[in-house]
Amino acid sequence: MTSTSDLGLAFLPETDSGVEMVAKFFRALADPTRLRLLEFLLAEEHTVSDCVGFVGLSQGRVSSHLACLADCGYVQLRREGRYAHYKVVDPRVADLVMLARSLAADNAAALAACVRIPAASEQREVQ
Amino acid sequence: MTSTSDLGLAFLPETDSGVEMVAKFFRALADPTRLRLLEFLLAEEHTVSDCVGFVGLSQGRVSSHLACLADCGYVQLRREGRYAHYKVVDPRVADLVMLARSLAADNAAALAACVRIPAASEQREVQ
DNA sequence: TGTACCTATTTGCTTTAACGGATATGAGCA
DNA sequence: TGCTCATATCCGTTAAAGCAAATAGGTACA
Repeated sequence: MTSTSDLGLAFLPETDSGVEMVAKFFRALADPTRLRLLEFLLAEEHTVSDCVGFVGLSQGRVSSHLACLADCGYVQLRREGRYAHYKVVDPRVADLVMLARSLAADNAAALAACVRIPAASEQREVQ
Repeated sequence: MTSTSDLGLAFLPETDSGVEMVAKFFRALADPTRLRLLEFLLAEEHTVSDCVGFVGLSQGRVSSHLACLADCGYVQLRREGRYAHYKVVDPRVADLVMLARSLAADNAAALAACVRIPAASEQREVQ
């Protein structure tokens, strides 16, 4: 709801056709860990434990990331006993990732040089 | 470079086909302001001042956002005297945004309910 | 019923990055 | 040359969201 009409800001629709929502949608892929997980699940179905082994982060964090991807509609959850299996079902997801990869690849140089959004690159300092 | 081979973390490629880069690429679209700007520039070319008027944020912030979009390859800059004109040139950008919009729309409900990534929604508190 | 296992959630901490405001750079015009 | 306007960059503050560790919730199997 985020009431903007209270102020003189009515000319800022705040939700011009759902920009906030789409940004949130993109944000799910803006994290290297979630993107790695998503690509892992593009190929085939995996359990949470599989994913933990794959990305090497804490189980709780991975579970949370997977839930986020599921909430956003990127992956689907299938429960089987005490296991939770995740995988990508919508083929458009692969298209989206592929398209982004293609665009990013064509701008690799400038992208790598962009300092305005350090964005989870230099943070992995081993010190 | 982010040397990971120093540790026993060699099994985490850190750059398995550029995940970090693609995540950074997506991060540019993960912000409502930049996404709004990008869609503004999809239609036609605009100066920084135009963009400031459009999004209603400080001039410095908008300039920074535009530079970021340019660095990431989403928009292209054309200088004309003291003016800076930005616009989208690569048609794949529109495809990417369209595809994301389509996917997000089909999951609007779950997406809106996703609390794991508050993601720039409720932040616009008016004081 | 109790125990081991898998997954989800909570808590506290730390880093990232968006913001406004101030300031610097540089083009055009008087 | 000096002034104005358009854009870019710097800085301090604040909120968002990453992480590990601890814990809670359920399922299966003895």
